[in-house]
Amino acid sequence: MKLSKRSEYGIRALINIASREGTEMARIKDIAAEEKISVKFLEQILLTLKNTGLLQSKPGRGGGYYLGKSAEDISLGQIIRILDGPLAPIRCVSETAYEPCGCPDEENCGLRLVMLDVRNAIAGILDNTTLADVVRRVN
Amino acid sequence: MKLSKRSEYGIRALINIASREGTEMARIKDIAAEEKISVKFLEQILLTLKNTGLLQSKPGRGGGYYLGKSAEDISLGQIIRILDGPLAPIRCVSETAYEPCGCPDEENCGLRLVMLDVRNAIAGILDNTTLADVVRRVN
DNA sequence: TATAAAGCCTATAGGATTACTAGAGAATAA
DNA sequence: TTATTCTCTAGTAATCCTATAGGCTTTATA
Repeated sequence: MKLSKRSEYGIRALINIASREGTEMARIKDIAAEEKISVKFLEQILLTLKNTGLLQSKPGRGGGYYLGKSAEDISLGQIIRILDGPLAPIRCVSETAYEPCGCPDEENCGLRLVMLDVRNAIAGILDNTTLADVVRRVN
Repeated sequence: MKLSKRSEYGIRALINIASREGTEMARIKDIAAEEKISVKFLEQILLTLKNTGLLQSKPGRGGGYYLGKSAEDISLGQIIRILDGPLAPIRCVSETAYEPCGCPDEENCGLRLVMLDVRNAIAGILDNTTLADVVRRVN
């Protein structure tokens, strides 16, 4: 049930960027230094986030990253799905990436029923917590 | 946030064994066939479960596996912790395997606060769902 | 007591994934 | 034109996952 470093770093970086909104652009190397993340690794993560619309960027002097949409509209669920894949512990209970697990009767599979509850609990939190919520909660 | 095959198979096998309680012992090869799991892989999993007390066994003709304690007293949380490690998405919110994550102020780390909620939601379900619950729910 | 049936235990191997590293390229501002 | 910043692709070492292999021990029974 682990969160990968990719996702952890991605979320930390986005929180970092969100908390500067309105003031300055965030440079990779500054974020990396503040959050203690390898510059090159963070580069990839931010690029992925940019290519999926969560971030926008401007190259060159004075450039950097900024949010691609309002912090109110970016949920942790979105971020993790982009960086790590589905939230569901097993595919047969995934909303966004369902796949049959092969049990004879999926409707009455005990494991599936429990994992469906788990998925819903996880998604209930992560899809309803935005970057804005997190930034507010900390300050 | 994925459940490994080890844990998935382990839980399926335990449900299988629990639902025979009182009648017969469960043989590895029968469980493997019914649940479509590699015999050798299942062997390892059941052995681990036996060495941690969740299962007991009897070798030789007429032997097999049976529960080491009541199905009421085996939670899915226990099983997953044995086979996969901690339920928490990140170590700094684990009850059973805490480790500092290195942020300057853990109490006010946004990521940590959210992941603590997630961990509690997952553990709340998995630690309070027993094998007996699962077997009941399906029948 | 020999034999077959079951579990016990350790080693290992291939593939996938994770977490990075490297380096060249393109856009932008001063 | 130069320094700065992001862009993009490839590679790599280590670890983890999912098995597979094979010999050993225990037990029941013919």
